Amino acid sequence: MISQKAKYALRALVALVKAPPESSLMISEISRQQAIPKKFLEQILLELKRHGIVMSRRGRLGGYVLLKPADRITFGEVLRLIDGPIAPLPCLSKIAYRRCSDCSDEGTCEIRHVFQRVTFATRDVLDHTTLADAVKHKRLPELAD
Amino acid sequence: MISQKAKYALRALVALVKAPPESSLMISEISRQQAIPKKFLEQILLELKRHGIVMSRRGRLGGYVLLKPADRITFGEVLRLIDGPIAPLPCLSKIAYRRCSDCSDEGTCEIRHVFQRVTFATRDVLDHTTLADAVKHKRLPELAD
DNA sequence: TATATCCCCACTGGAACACTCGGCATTCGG
DNA sequence: CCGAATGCCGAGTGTTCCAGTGGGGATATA
Repeated sequence: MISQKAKYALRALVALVKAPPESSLMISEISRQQAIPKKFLEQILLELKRHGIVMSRRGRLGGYVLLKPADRITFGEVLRLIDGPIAPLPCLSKIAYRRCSDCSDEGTCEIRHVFQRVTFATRDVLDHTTLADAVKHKRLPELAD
Repeated sequence: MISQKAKYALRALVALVKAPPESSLMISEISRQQAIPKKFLEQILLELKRHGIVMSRRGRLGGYVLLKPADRITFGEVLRLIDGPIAPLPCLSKIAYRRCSDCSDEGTCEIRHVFQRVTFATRDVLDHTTLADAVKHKRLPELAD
């Protein structure tokens, strides 16, 4: 399960993508529109700003805009900076690798091997799906169910 | 990230699969062999027993054995009963569906749509990989990286 | 009967989650 | 230049979850 915070972050970003081009949205606007607690959203957007995904203007008529184009922001990127590693095991994480303390040899660890396949499959979706893809309802050829 | 508990459960089960056929392993044996805290392992195995995955014998020379054949126990099954739903959003879970309180329409939710693809990809691996597969080091044709 | 094993319940310390509060800094309209 | 509206920032809080630990009871074997 992804965190509520990550869900809020993605919804806020989707709202920004859908906004008329070059116009900005205020925290309170996004908060109302998406039913996200205002103060919580505030710190989420701040975090996205620190990571260079959005920018803001203060004061009257302030608000937020995307800093990077929507087709350059992936779900994986957002998820990693809000929730941390995507990999289901620390020994499979790109951004926060840590060997399992109790695992003697990663090469022969049966569990790791299985979850490695999970990780690849997950990354394949999250690192190649952008906000632009999401709002375009672009359906990639689905894998067999 | 899967929980430590789930990791322990899978390691314990792998140990049982690898044990000489029809022979049982004691908690203390698995605990030592796999470096799992004994009392914690105790309640994990108990949980696996309640769900019909292993069975036990008490008293001197007691221990645990697999109840179902190794090729009928999937990673998904074990993970769900220890960690709960696999899906990254409650509105995508098979075993614990709950609609997102703030989402007006699931059909048009951009976030849900993306994570649905993640869910399918994940389930595809976890629900079709068994303990037998894991110990056999059976390499299925890998998806492109 | 003594001992080794599994069974069961309760508890706990720490971390993470999902917020909330209060106040400061900046910008714009008038 | 003032005041109101906005974003910025640090701290705090209640709840839940995680990862165990402890103490005893039931059961089977030597």
